[in-house]
Amino acid sequence: MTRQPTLNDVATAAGVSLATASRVLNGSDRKVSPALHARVLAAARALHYSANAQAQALARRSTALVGLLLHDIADPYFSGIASGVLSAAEPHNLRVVIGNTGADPDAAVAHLAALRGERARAAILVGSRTTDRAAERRLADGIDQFVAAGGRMVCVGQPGLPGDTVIPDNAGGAHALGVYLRDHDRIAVVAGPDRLRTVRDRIAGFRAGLGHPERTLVTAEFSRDGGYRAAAEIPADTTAVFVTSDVMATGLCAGLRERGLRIPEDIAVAGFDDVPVVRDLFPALTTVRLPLAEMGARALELALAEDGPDRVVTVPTELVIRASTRRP
Amino acid sequence: MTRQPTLNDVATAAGVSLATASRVLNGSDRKVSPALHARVLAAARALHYSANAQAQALARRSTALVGLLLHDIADPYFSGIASGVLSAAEPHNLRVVIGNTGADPDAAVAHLAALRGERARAAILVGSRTTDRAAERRLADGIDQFVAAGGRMVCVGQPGLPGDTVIPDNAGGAHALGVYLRDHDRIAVVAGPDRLRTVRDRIAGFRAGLGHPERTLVTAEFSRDGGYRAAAEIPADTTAVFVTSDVMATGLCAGLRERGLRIPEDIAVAGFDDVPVVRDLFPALTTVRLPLAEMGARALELALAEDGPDRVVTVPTELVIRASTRRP
DNA sequence: CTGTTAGCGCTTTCAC
DNA sequence: GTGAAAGCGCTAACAG
Repeated sequence: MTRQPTLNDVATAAGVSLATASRVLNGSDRKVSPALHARVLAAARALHYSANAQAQALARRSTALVGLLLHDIADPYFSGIASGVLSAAEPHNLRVVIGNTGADPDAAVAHLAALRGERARAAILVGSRTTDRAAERRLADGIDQFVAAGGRMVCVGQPGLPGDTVIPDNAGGAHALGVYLRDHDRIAVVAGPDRLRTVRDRIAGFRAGLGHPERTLVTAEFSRDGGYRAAAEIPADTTAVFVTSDVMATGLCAGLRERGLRIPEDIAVAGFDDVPVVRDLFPALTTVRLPLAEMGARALELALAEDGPDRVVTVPTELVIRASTRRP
Repeated sequence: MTRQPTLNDVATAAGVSLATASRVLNGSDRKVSPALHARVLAAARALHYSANAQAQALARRSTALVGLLLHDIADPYFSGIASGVLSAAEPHNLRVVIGNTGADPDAAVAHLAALRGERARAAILVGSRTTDRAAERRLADGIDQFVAAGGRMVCVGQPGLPGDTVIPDNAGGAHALGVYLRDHDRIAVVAGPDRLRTVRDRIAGFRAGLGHPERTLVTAEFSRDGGYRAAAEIPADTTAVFVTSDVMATGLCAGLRERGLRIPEDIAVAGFDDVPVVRDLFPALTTVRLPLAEMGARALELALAEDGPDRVVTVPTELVIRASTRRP
C-alpha cells in the first residue's frame, strides 16, 4: 500500500486550488464552475481519493460518531434495540461504535471516556442497570463529563440518569398482564435483581393489575440461566408465573419442564419484552411487547435533537397473549 | 459546554511545553522527570482533559477503529459473532463500529468506503452472502480499495473474498449430522439460497454423511420466516429434515407444528449453528454447534495480525444431539 | 467563482 | 530531560 492520496494531490492533479477541490468534494454550498467541478471529480476518481475523516473532524470540529453502550449484544433484548439504532443512524450517515459493558457500570464509564476522546456526537446507554450506589454515582459523573464535552446523552430503559431517556411503559404493560391473570390465585413472580427500577415498575404494575399480591416471589439473575435456576424455587402447585423478562422466562420454562410441569396445563407462564424468539417457543410465550427497534430509533433521534432540557419519551407496550397462558 | 481543554491548555497550566505534556499523557517512551510528570498529570486531571482522538489519529497516522459489517445484528448468529469480536477488541483498546448491511452487498461496499475514510485499521465482514455476480465483483473491488488504503480485511463464514477468512467446518459438521440421520429414508433438506457456498458445503457434507440423497429439497430464505414458509412444502410422510440454519429451523418447527406434525414423533428436525436459544425450544433442537463468539474473536485477531498472505482459519464444529431428533 | 492562508489538536524530529 | 517547530489532511474565513 502506498501513501493515500490527499486532497492536495487531487487539487494538483486537477490543476485547481486546495479550496476548490475541498468545495466540490465535501463542501455543502456549491459555487464551483462546472468545468472545474468535473476536473476535480475526475482527478479524485482517478486517484481513488477518499477524504480523511479524522482530518475533516478536526477541521470541522465535529464527528459523525455515536456510541452505543449495552450489556450484551448477544442478548436479543439488546440486539433488538441496537438494530433500531443502526437503522436510524444509516440515513443520517452516522457511524455507530458499539460497546459491551457487561454487567459493569464502570465499563460503561470507561467507554464513555473513550467516546469523549473520540468526540462522539452522542452516546446511547441501554439498560446498564446497577445495584451499587457508588458505581451509579461514578456513572452519573461519567455522563456529566461526556455531556460537558459537548456530547448528547440518551439512556434507554433506565430512568434517573442525566440526559434524555427512552423508557417503555413497564408499569402499564405489567398491569395489563396482571389483569389478564387475575383469576389465578397461586401466582409466582420471578424477578430480576431488586434494585432495578425496571423490575420494580414491572412488579408493581403487575400487582396492581392482579388485584392481590403474588404468593411467591423469586429473585434471580437477569439471564436465561437465572430463570432456569429460579424454576427450582417455584412451588409445584403454582398456577401461573410472571417473569420480568423473556430471556429469563425462556430459562424458566426449560427448568419447569425438567421438573415435569406442563405449560400451560399445569402452570401458565408469561414473560416481558416480546423478544423475537418467544413466539416460537412451545408453547408460544405470552408476554408484553416492547417495540425494541423503535426504542432504539427513538433514542437515536433524541441523540440528534438540539440540546435542550432532559426529555423522557415513554413508549407504549402491548399485551400479547399466546399459548403459554391459555387455559386448557 | 465550554471549549474542551487542549493539550496546550494542560501544558500551560502545568508550566511545561506542549511536547512534555504530550509525552507524559500519551507518549510511549517515558523520559520525563517525576516532578514534571506529576504536574502534568495534576493539570490534566484538574482540567478534565481528554485527548482528542481525531487529532491523535491524524498526527500518528493510525486509528483504533475496526469496522464490523454484518447482515443483521438482531439475528442471533450475527450477534453471537459480534459479541466475540467485541470481547476480543476490548483488551486491545479498539473501538468497533458496526454496520448492518441487510442482505445488500452494496451496503457493505458503502460501509467499506466509509471505513476507508475513517482510516479504520481493519474491517470484518460477516456472511454478506450474495447471489449476484456483479455485486460480488463490486464487493471484491471495495475490499481491494479498503486494503489498498492500508486496512486489513477479514471475512467470516464466507470464503472466496480477498483478505483473511474465518470459516467453520461446514462440510464436516454437516457430515456428522448426515451420519447420525443415516437410518432415515424419507429425508428433506431445507436450504438457504442456492449460491451460498456455505449452504452448498453444508448440503454436500450432509449428503456425504447420509450416504444417500435426500428425497426432498426445499429452498427458502435465510430467515425465520423463510423456514416457516418452507414447512408447507415438506411432504407429510417425511421422517427427518435438515435445515441449513437454526434460525430457519426455528421457523420450520413452528410451521410444522401448525400442520399438526409432532417433533420428533412424526418428524425429526435438525438445524445448524447452535444459536443459544435452540436448546430451549421444545423439543430442544439437534444441531451442529459453531463457536460463534470464538469465530468473532479469531476474526479480530486476524485483523490485528501483521500484514501477510491471505490466511484461512477453519474452526471445528460439533454435533449436538437433542430431543428434536430423538427416536420415540 | 477561485485561491491564499490560517488554524483544528496532537506527535515527533531535532536542537539545546 | 525538555522545548521549538514542523507537519498530519482538511475546512473556513478572507481576499481577489
